[in-house]
Amino acid sequence: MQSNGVEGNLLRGTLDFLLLASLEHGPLYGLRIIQDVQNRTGGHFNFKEGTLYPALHRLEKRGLIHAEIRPSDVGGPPRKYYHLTDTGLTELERQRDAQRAHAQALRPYLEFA
Amino acid sequence: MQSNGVEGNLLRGTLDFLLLASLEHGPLYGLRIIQDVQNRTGGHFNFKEGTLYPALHRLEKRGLIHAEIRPSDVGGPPRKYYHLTDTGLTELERQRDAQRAHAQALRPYLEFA
DNA sequence: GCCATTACTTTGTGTCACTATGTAGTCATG
DNA sequence: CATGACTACATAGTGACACAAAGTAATGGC
Repeated sequence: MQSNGVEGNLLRGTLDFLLLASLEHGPLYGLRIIQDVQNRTGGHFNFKEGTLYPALHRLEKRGLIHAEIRPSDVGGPPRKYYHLTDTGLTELERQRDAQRAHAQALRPYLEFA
Repeated sequence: MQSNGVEGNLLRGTLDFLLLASLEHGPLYGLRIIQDVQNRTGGHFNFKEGTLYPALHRLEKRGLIHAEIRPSDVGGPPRKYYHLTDTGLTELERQRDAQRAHAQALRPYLEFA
C-alpha cells in the first residue's frame, strides 16, 4: 500500500544507481549496502530488504555485479559480497551522467519560490 | 519495450511535479504543457501524449488541477485548459520540497569522479 | 466532400518499489 | 541439544505508472 506517495517513485531509477555506487569502493553485502546508502544520504533513503534483494538480483542478472559468498566473521549466516564487474563500472558512469543530466534539467523548477 | 532504460524511471515521481509546476504561472492545455516542459529543461524531457494525458487525469481525479474546455483560437479541436487548484498549489510546494531533498541527498553520489 | 493538422483518448504491457512473510545459519544459555 | 535471539537473504503478491501505438474528434483549406 505504498505509504510514501512521492518518495517511492523518486527512488525508481535511482535505486540501481545507489547500489552500483555503493560498490564502487569495494565489495559489500546486502544489509551493509542499506547502511551505506543511509549513511551517505543522511538517512534520506531507507529501503528494506524487499526492495534491496530483488534489485541486486536484477543487477546480477544483467552482469553488472557479481556475488561471492563468504562466512560471517562475527557469527550469523554467511554473507553474499557483491562487487562491480567491468560492465557494472561502465554502467555506473553512464548512470551517473544520467543522474547529473536529470538534476541539471530539473534545476529551473527548484530554484526560487 | 521501453527503449529508455534509465530515463524512463527517472521521470517517475517527477512527471507529476513537472506538470503541476507548468501550471504554476497560468493555465495551459495538454500539448502546450509538453512544449513548456521541453523548453524549460532544454529538451531533456520529451514525453508523449500517452504519458501526459493519463497523468493529467490522475491529477484531476486527486483534485490538484481542474480542467476548463475552451474552443481553439486558431482552428482545430477545442482545448482543455488545466489550472492549479488550491490543493494543487499546496501539493506543488510539497513536491518541490521532496525534489529538493532528493537532489540534496543524491549530491554525495554526483560530485567528483 | 477530402485531407492535413491539432488535440485529446484509450488499451495493453512491462517494470519495479513495497509490504509482509518465510527460511536458514550462528551463537549463547540452560 | 533445545530454545531463543540475532543476522542475512529470499520471495510472493500487489499496485502504480511510464510508454508505445492506435484511435477518435474537431476545424479549416482546397
